[in-house]
Amino acid sequence: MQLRRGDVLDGAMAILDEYGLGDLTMRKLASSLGVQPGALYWHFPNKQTLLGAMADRILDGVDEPPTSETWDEAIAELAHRFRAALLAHRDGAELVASSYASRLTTSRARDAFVTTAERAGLPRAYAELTGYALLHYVLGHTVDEQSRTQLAELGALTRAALTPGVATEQPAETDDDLLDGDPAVRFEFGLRLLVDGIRARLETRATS
Amino acid sequence: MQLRRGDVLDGAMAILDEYGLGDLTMRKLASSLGVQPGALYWHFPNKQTLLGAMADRILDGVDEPPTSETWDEAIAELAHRFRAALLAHRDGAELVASSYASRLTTSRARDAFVTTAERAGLPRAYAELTGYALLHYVLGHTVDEQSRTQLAELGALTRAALTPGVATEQPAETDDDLLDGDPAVRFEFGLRLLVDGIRARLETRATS
DNA sequence: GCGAGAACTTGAACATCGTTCAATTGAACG
DNA sequence: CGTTCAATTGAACGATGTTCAAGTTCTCGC
Repeated sequence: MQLRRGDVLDGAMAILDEYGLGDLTMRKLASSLGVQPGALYWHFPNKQTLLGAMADRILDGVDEPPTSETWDEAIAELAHRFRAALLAHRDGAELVASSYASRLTTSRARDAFVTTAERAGLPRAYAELTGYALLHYVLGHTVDEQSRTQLAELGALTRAALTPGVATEQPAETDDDLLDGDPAVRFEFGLRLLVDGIRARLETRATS
Repeated sequence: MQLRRGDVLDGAMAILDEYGLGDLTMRKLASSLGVQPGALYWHFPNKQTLLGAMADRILDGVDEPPTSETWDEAIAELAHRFRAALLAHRDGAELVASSYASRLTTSRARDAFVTTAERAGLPRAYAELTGYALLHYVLGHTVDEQSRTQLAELGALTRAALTPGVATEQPAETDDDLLDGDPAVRFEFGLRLLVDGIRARLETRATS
């Protein structure tokens, strides 16, 4: 029973979800697949390539055309889809950000933004710039959001370990609120800022 | 002649600028300081802490109050200052982003944005959200920008190595323009998008 | 069904990394 | 001069990504 490239990818995603990016090791991956580490290098030339394939899988489908009617809702839909894809896997945002530069999938995701912005009425050049801005914001926000929630979970765990016997109660908005408020609210606000900025761009263009 | 904490930091910054984050190794740092690797651990408990101190140094001064008169110029000033600080050192953006979550300096930088947004007329809660959005955009953009330029330099170098004898000429906007256009223009566009979004927020608030 | 070639795996090693720690040096001070 | 404490040494430990000749296992045409 031999391994296929897809099996390696599946195993890698499983380790990512369960133990996180820091514990995703070629050796751990190999042993979880019941195989020697060297075997992995037949399917992937190196770890970086494997991480890139994982990033592509995480982002699979985010660039499909939005279903919303209006352009602003369409942009919001794309942005939410992108964020949701990153949050769907542990360390997903960090993983995508790390192998972002040379990736094809992210540029397809940006293209989805660009065509939507063009459909809104922006000239091609502006639409491209808008695509970059949206992608940069979503990625920047989500990397931060995910690292914060994981840091908070870690803190909650160690705090629970230090004071055992106390049920995990909801602090009801007290404690160290490093993250002030719902991350989803933060995300939404910044997104609307950008959308409103695009709207302003459209209007100045229309009146000039 | 013994080492001081500051000397270690200086040496680390020198290696960062000359060889990049990937080659910043405790061993290389030690040997560049004429010292054994273990000696570094008297000054810094671990590498992560050292990287954090480096990030703080890179961001030193970015949170000083802006000198611009109007609020929109003040925000742009802060954003440009932030980006310039990240670009001033090789892999500066990546380094700051990696040790971003638990850092104090970045939150002070965000505060600078927040107070400026408040001064523009936004209520405190909105100003905070605006601060996050601006920071996320600037960081997301600059990490991308820096990794692209370095990827391009690498490509140019290997291309020059493959076709020697040809002087390093300016391709005058041809070749593989993965980065379409000036990164500074891209940055400026997204920034104005956000500023216009803030302005829209101010107006709806004023008319309601 | 069988033999050959391709696809895949093993097992062991290499170089490098961050980190630890008892032993040792260096300098400052009474 | 001797003591005290800051600083460094030297050597090791465990872990990582990666390589590669030698094996094994599959596939497919004859």
